[in-house]
Amino acid sequence: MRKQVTLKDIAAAAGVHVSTVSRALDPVTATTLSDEVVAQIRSAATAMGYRRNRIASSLRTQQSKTVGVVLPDISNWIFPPMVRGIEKVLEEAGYAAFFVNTDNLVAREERLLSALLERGVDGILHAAVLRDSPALAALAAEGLPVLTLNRRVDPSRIPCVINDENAGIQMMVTHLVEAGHSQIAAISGPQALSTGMMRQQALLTTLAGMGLRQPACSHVEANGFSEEEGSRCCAELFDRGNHFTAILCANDRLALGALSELRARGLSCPDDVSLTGYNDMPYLDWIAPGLTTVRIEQAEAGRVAAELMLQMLNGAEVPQETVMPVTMIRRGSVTPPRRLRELQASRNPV
Amino acid sequence: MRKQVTLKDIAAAAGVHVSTVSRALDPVTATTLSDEVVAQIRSAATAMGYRRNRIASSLRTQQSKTVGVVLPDISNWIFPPMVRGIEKVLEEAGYAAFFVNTDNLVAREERLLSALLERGVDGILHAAVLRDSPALAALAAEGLPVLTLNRRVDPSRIPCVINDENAGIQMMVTHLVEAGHSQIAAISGPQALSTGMMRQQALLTTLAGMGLRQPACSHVEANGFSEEEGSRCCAELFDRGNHFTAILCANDRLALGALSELRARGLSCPDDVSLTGYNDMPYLDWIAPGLTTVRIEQAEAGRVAAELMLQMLNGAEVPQETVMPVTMIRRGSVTPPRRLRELQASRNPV
DNA sequence: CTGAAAGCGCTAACAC
DNA sequence: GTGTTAGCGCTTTCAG
Repeated sequence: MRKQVTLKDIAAAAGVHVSTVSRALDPVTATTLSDEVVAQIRSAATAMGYRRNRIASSLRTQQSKTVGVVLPDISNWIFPPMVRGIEKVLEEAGYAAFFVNTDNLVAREERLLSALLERGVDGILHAAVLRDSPALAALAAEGLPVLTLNRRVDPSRIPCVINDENAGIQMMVTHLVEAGHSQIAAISGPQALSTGMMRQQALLTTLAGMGLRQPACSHVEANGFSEEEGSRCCAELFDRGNHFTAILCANDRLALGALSELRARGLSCPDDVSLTGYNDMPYLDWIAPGLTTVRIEQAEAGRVAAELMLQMLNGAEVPQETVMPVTMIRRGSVTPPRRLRELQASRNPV
Repeated sequence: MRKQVTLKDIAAAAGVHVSTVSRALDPVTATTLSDEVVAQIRSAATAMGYRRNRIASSLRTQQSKTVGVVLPDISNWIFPPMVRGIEKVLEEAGYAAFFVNTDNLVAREERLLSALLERGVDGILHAAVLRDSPALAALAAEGLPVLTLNRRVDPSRIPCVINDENAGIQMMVTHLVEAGHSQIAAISGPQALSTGMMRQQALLTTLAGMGLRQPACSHVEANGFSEEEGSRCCAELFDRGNHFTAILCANDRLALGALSELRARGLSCPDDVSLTGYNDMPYLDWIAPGLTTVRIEQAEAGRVAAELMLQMLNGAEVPQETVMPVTMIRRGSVTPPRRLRELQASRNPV
């Protein structure tokens, strides 16, 4: 910070009291002043290059017009569009945002939350929350506006904006089953995250509803939503020696990891194994064979979450849970299983 | 903000004066106090759940321990790793960062800069700067620590961390020429950005140095670094009817756009046209045929820039220009031109 | 070694 | 309609 023009300077220049200047500069209190004075003060202010000191005003009003946005990792591609959605809405409402990345590390998250609170954020938009987050729940209970995005604290009364995990998984499973797969392996996400948990539950429910069941040995739980974990889990599925014709992956990055493991084993997707993802990261359509996946509305979810946050900041009640719709994106990574294709081919010779 | 424990509360509890508490909580001033008092105050503070109010301290000390980071668009993939690099370094030094996206819009940038300054940022790390940025130059001249990243203001005395554009382009051109290309078209970036400008100049210099020259009609300037512009420019190159066997693109997104235009025209990369990119966005190796490109050290550049910013915040001088090294990434998008391949094939029949 | 007092720039009761 | 006054929570001189 450098020396700035203050209200006092303007007051001196305009020959009025600081409080008058303060009033003149705020559109709502300006109405109580005479129009000439307001006009004169405002022109003096712009002429002198006045810039309001929000730190001082924050101290006085006890609100910073700032929100903290907590992410797991901005370099994970579903977040940049979400961040843009959030930023756009907040900025238009006069709020600025601190963005921090937790890397899903509890200790790091605590430090970052603390840094945000010291800086007096008016609310926290949390997209990196673990299902079990007592610290965040405590803040919310104290009355700080808190809203989770993409994930949720479970159970709690913290409002959340999440995606329709049930519908998404159901689409993928149905698509696989309709293609003729009955032996479907799964790489599920970390169960400490609501997304990992909900998708896994949705898988079991959907399979059961279709009269299928997934043998325990055809299911591996990843320790994180990364390509490396996708590869590792895929390898483990093979090493267990169980037979399957498709792998349902809890997100796109796990699917990409699985894809590279398939290649490493000289297998082809979709010829040997079909694969599905989740999230529809950008550029996925460029990758051969094109990953069949579930599209979530990242930017829109960000906008909705930010709007709900604004309502909370204005003291309004917001719905406990907002579920964003998802859509299915069919690409090349799912075909009928090999035996079925051979059967079809023998019936309809080219 | 909600009611918080203040220094006054701790002072009352510990039976000392607020100023003593303030001193006890700051590691450096604590040395002037007796050890017992410090210990007692500190334990009282943690017991009461004290959290320092940085807004109040900012007002008093005139520094917010906050920096503003200005990006063109976080959803452009070279930025997330850079942001992580920046955040990591700043956070370790006790700084928090406001991140904003300008979309390369001057009006938007002005609003955002203003929002940052009102919030009393101690410095600005700018990765979205136009070559001509008088407003930013003015801030720097006033003494605000300003540093540009990836791009630079031209000419100015604002320190910058940029990539070695000359070396990068030279690598790409040399690679194409060595593969046998002599008719090289180019899609250059916006000349209002230092990256666009420097890469274009490097192209001309390199070609001239190799005794080649680029006909004016084989060069199209994109209005932005996007896939759409890449497609449009590629189409324009064809529509002009000039012959070429390779296109050098000023960044990866332009190259991807060109690639899809090639496909739309029933042409193949690299069989019909070789393509090069710049930046090495993540996941580029997943895309067939694999884009040959220049890797820039995104995260490292972010770290370096943040460290320089910290030095500036401490009042130290920093180098006017820091150039990060680049490396060449060879993938499948460059092969010898068709005629040369056919010639080679006829000499060495399989 | 610790206390007293002033003030960062702003806003909001309360006067007149 | 406008001025007066107090104070947000903290740091930092200056006393003692």
